Amino acid sequence: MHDIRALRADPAGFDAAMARRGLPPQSPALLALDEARRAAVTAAESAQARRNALSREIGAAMKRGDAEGAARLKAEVAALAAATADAEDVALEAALAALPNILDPEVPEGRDESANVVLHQHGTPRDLPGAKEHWELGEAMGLMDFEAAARLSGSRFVVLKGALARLERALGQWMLDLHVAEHGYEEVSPPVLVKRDALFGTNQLPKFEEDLFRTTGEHYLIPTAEVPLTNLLREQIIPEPAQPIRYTALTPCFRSEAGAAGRDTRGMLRQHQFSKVEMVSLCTPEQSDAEHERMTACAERVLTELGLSWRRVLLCAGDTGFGAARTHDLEVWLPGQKAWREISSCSNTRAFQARRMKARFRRGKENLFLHTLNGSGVAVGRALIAVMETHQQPDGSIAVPGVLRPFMRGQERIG
RNA sequence: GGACAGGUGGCGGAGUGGUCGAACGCGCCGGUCUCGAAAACCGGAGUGCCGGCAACGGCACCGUGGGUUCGAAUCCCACCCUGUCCGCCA
Repeated sequence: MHDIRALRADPAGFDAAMARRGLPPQSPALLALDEARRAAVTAAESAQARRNALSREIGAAMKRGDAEGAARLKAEVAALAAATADAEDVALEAALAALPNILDPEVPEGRDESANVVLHQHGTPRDLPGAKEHWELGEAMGLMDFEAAARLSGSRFVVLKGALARLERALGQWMLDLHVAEHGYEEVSPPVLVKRDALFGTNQLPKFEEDLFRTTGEHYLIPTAEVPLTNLLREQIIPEPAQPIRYTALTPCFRSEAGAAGRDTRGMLRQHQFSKVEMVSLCTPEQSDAEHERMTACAERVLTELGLSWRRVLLCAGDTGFGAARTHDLEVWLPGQKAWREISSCSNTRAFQARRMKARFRRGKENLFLHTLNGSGVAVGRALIAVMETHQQPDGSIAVPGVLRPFMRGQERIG
């Protein structure tokens, strides 16, 4: 959500920012809506002021028993036309809420992922001769069952069993512990069903409704814990935080994958349900850039400690999500698939979401919008894939990374 | 799910149609007093929007949304939420 005052102050700058998103100039239409709205507000308020004044006079007249005067005043009020600015308010709000965030100056130009920039890399993309993909390994062990899942739930679901089920659990537990014990995040166990307002706050709604699962009632299943965690401070005014407020949660995530027909249909790379450890920070504008770097580093540490090869990618203008000013994707190398695949995405949305959800902090006499950041720390399902493919042995078994063994009762090998 | 009770400012709690944005108490901020503090006393203090360079003026907000009325925190309707009891249940 954009600040109409900022737009008023610099329409050309705003249009330039939207041009980077591939959009035509927006300010003429927005300024016209704003002008219409303000004119309507001014008219409605002065009419109301007149009405209020007359009503007070009626009260005074009746108090002194002047029924005639009161009647005359009532007639005067009745002649006033009703006026509101509701329609104009809604129109401007909707127009402002439909536009993507302004990009950070460092975000490279470009239409799609081919213009993304690799910032740095850890490890090498190993070419393991005869390496198998995760689903081959999992099915061979009898611990990863897509057919059973299809019978239960349809496509894009998986059933994990035995040591693989435990490995998934170990990954989630270990990541969560790491962020809580060593990265300063507060653990949260949030609802996974939320209302529309929360989804508007983190900008899944109204634009991306088709990506969500909806209940028969008024709830939606969260597509990421970013939604409940970020909305924890919605409609709040907190004292200025000295340090960023950091939340983390391990939750299932639900995505309809409506636009992904035919993509990644094999294996568990793209599922309707997956679990993910999410990190969310809320902080002052001055803190947010450093916090973005720090958050990304927290996710990178997860990958490094799992012994994975990864790289950090700065998304280009065309690939950066609607709500983000700047996004770092982390990609892991999958030796079986022989490809880099996204496993984490860390975004600074600056005040874009905070303005939508009215999350503020007090500085002196002013109430300012917080900055909000979110990042996967990391996607558990994809981490499972990466661990399987990276640590697969010639005999088809998988070596359990050392950091996970305490969560596996010491088990060193699966399969 | 059923029956009652209730949702008012940071908190507690008045207010049942006419200067009520809201008494009072607590807490909070500033000041006086004090070597300093406490106490006492004085003063201040909600959010958003519109107009204005500003001073300041105006509009809205008493769970949410409608309605009645010249006028609603107060009356009516619907919904949401909380508490208590009953039922059911991990």
